[in-house]
Amino acid sequence: MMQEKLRAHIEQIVPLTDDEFQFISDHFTNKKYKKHQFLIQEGQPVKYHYFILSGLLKLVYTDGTGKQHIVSFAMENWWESDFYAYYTQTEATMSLECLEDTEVLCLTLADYKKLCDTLPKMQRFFLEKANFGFLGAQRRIISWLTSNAQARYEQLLKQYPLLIQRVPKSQLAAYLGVSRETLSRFTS
Amino acid sequence: MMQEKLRAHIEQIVPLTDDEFQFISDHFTNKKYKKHQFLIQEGQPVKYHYFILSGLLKLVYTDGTGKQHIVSFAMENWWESDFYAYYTQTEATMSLECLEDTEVLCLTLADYKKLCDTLPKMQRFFLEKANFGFLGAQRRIISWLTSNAQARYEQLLKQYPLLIQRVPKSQLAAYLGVSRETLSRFTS
DNA sequence: CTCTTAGTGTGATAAATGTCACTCTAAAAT
DNA sequence: ATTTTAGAGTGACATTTATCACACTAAGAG
Repeated sequence: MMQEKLRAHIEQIVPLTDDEFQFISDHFTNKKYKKHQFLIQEGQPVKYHYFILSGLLKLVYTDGTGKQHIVSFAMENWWESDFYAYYTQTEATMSLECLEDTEVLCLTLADYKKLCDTLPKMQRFFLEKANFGFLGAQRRIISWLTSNAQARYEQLLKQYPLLIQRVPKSQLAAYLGVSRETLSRFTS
Repeated sequence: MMQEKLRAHIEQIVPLTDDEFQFISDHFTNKKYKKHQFLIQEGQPVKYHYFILSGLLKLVYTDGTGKQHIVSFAMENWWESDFYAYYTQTEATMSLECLEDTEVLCLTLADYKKLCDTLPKMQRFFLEKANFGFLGAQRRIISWLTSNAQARYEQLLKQYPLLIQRVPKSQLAAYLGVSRETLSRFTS
């Protein structure tokens, strides 16, 4: 059963009884997408926070000149969304697109709140996720403050060696904030 | 009473009874620091998460060459710490230093956990803080991906006009990841 | 098989930013 | 009153990175 992946994921942080997990999993819906499909499109409402069962996504911000910047990648056992638009129920400013065929579990904001209010364990789980999400973002900011493009690339290779093999270098460049030509000239 | 500032801050997110607030405030201790003093020093354990009653702090990461990078500023009604070191009870990799005389309320990790476990309202409060903390960091990443140094400076001026007046430009440069000379040449 | 497309590499040049050296001003210290 | 120090501005030059143009390869579509 696909939902077991979610259970194992949550139980890395808080233990659950069978009843509790049944209650939790009743709030998720399952969806499948093909490579190049969009889960979220800029300008549209953001219905779900996504837990990724398999596959690979990119969260993209498109600037005024049409250039695409990758805010984050997301793969198995990661959560992803345009979280600001989701949390405030406003229109998406980013898009979420498949780099591979992807299967997800979907959670609406109403159900997110319901889970938090009903099960303190789930609120604890989401607090832990939010704290580590913040720390990951802070780590990326520090990488930017302290390192040039090549060093940031090397740090990325070291931190996510598996991810790198699944993502075209041009996309890594859009994540690192460097042109694909410059990235291509790094010997590493 | 100084603690009233904390109460008003928490009640922006969750309402509290007098008893609840009394219980909460019993877990904080009050401290005062002078300009140039350190609340956290690199290599030392991180005892507290700080709620700032008044004053101004900078969170600084010092790289291998001794160059100082400002990870964040923090002023009244903000929370600050070397959160990774605090949360994992490891040694600080950053330092937290006063840019002005500063008064804070201090919360140990044990008490943070106790508050979360005892009062779901407080867990809810910290979840909200963590989510918005993450979104703030993500916003800064997007600013970096999409904008050059001058545009990032202008965005900072627009987003935190009050902060800018209290911080020397050389420190803003260290926050923006640009040399003070380059920042000085921007006409804005 | 041929054609198209995505991904990549690379040279030439332009633009942005860093570094070093020096100056100036105003506030703080003595 | 003077000396010191922090903060800021600027010129000259070096370095990093972006941009544009083009070539090459491999995988997928017809």
